[in-house]
Amino acid sequence: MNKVKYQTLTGMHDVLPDDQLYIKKIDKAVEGVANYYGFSKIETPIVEQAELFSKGVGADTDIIGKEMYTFRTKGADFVCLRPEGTAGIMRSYIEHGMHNLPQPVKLWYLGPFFRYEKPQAGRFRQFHQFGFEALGEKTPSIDCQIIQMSYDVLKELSIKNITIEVNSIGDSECRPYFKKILTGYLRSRKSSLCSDCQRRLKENPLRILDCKEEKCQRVKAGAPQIIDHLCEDCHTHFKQVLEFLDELELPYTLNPYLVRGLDYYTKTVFEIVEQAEDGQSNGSLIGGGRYDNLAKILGGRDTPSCGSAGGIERILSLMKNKEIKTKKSKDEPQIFLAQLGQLAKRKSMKLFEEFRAAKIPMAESFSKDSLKTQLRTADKMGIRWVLIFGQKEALEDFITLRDMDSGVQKEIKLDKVVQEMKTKVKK
RNA sequence: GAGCACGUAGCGCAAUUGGUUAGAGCGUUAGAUUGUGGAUCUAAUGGUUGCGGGUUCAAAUCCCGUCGUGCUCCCCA
Repeated sequence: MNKVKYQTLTGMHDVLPDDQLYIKKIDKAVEGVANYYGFSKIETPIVEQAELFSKGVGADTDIIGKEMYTFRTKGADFVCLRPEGTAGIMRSYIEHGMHNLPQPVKLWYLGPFFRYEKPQAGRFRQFHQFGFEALGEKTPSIDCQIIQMSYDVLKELSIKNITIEVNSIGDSECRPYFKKILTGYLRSRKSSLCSDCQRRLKENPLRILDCKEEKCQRVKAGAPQIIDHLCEDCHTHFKQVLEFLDELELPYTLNPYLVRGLDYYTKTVFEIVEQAEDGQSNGSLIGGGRYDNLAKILGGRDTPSCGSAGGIERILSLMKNKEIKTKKSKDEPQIFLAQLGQLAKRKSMKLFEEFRAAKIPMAESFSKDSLKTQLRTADKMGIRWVLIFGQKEALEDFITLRDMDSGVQKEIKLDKVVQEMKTKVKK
């Protein structure tokens, strides 16, 4: 055996057949919820202009310099592998003049995304997200619908102990004002902050609110909270969102420290987190919120929008940990076709195709010659009905059906076999 | 970008703490008289101990480097 020369790159991984059952289940849940709420699927390219993503981010984070997969093409375009879904969808909305459609335009997506990060729990360099986006609508009911849908997906997947954390981060009117108040407060207590937070004070003061350092926790307990400083518009918006959430009886908590780093985010932000048994949060599974400023940043007309995105790998690993069952699909064969001898093998391959035409799933092991092995294989697959097609059967145009549960066998005329098996499988 | 831990057959593990030829189990493949599964039994398959260097009479074991993995910090769209 040769040594394995090639392996997946850091942070990349193969999704092996066993995991596909989970993936499929998640995909189905997302698609089902999206369809019900009238969201249409959209696919945008994996490669986009780097600027599409960097423009709204602002300069003071690691995002642009370190965490995007950027490269120059042969034609000297500066491009990147998409790090998230929203910007591409907004680009598409603007590019295709979707403001001419009835608003909001409701879209959903699912696919791979790329961030050049050091892998750790629930963080990979290539990962998958799904998301819902409602573009061109500013009323709070849509915020709530997005939250409801996100919650529904997890519920559909039987994930327990989830709570929704919500907050409002204001808009371009009130947030700068709040930032000033907060920074003022924090600056007066600078010496009580950890060294990271002292740096954040300059670069991204809102982030101090979710610092885990104990000394910072104490400082932030007395800090001004944004919900007390929202402008009237943001305040009533948020109030209405909460009223909707109450009405829908969604399990939410207010988290005044929940923030978003980037400027285009406005008003509602939320994260759905799984509570571990010790009450600790296990990181967020789905996050989202309003991004009323993004369209303008990208050069489009004013398009208030709201959306959410969920991490498939995180949800998948949670489902595995909780041993959430995945159902065998209905296409799983219940019949196995075993063959013996050259003549029978040739005829079997033809018969197999007849079953396919009749849309009856069937398993086989044409590469094996021993009947014993084929029966063993059928058994391992948990298949009940085995059709045995040997020399004798091939010459006399019949087939032997074995019931693996009882061991009872009977002969069926070859031209009746598809019909007869159809009724067996139906039960 | 910083730190901690780990790396032995396909998989999950063992190797009396530096001592001979690195072991079972599961899996896979085949067989137990020629056309009948599950149980059992038998055999085969499978590793230059991630890679490279060093120390030593002797290295899976100690040291350095490197790659990879897990986790924490940074960052988090």
